[in-house]
Amino acid sequence: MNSLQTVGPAPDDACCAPSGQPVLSAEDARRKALVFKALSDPNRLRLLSIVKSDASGESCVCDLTEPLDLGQPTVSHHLKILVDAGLLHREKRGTWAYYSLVPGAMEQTADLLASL
Amino acid sequence: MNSLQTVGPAPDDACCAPSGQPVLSAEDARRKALVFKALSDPNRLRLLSIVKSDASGESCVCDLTEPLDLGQPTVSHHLKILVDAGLLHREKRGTWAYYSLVPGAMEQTADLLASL
DNA sequence: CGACTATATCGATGAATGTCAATCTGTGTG
DNA sequence: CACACAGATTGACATTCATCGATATAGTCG
Repeated sequence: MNSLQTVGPAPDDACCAPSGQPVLSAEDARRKALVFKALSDPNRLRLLSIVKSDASGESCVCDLTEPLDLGQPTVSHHLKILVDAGLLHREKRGTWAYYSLVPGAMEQTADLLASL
Repeated sequence: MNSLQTVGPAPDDACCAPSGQPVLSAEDARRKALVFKALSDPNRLRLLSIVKSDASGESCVCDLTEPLDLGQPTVSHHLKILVDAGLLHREKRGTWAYYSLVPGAMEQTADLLASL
């Protein structure tokens, strides 16, 4: 049920200990690194860019496979990583799966840098 | 002499083509991914955190090895990656090497997300 | 000058990752 | 119901990466 959602909810301690700790704890570091790891692949950055720039705000896998010149399973794999990182939202309608940016996810990720 | 500086200068085309392209070009994606790749390791995030939180604004390798529980060569390796990404500045004084945050690098990295 | 210290570099190794081909699942259509 | 199609999953493979031990380099002190 619950995905990892490393960007979104931030279970219990992320809202109250932004700069109190002398340094980033190993646990916080591990969690934040997961988000940046999702962003550390050129093709995943391009996927986000395509989804973001789409007029309708969402894209199906078939629209994403061609411009990246990657196989369908590879694109599906990258999309899963972005969804698990809390950056993309997946909605299946009929035969197609539509992906859209999670509102605020980019801003929250940017805030991660400031709260190091 | 010239390091990669993926965050800082942005050679020639990064200042003029932020959102003109329909999607992120493969070259831009590759360059931006390098910065996020530098941030995708928990230990490197902790290194940045320690350097940032230090009162003097800079830390030597000997101060960074202990809290991370990593070997000295490993810490040196991570620091090199952060320097190459344009996030840290290295200054050698005597026997010691002092690392400090590159001013504005974090903000510029955060802007990378907005300009996807 | 020789010993010591701090840091960087090199080589090796095990783990993680990106990619693809093949297959499976579910949805619509004849 | 059989077929076609979109997308996800699996397994394999090559590459990259994080880590360590050993070594090299360079600055300091006796």
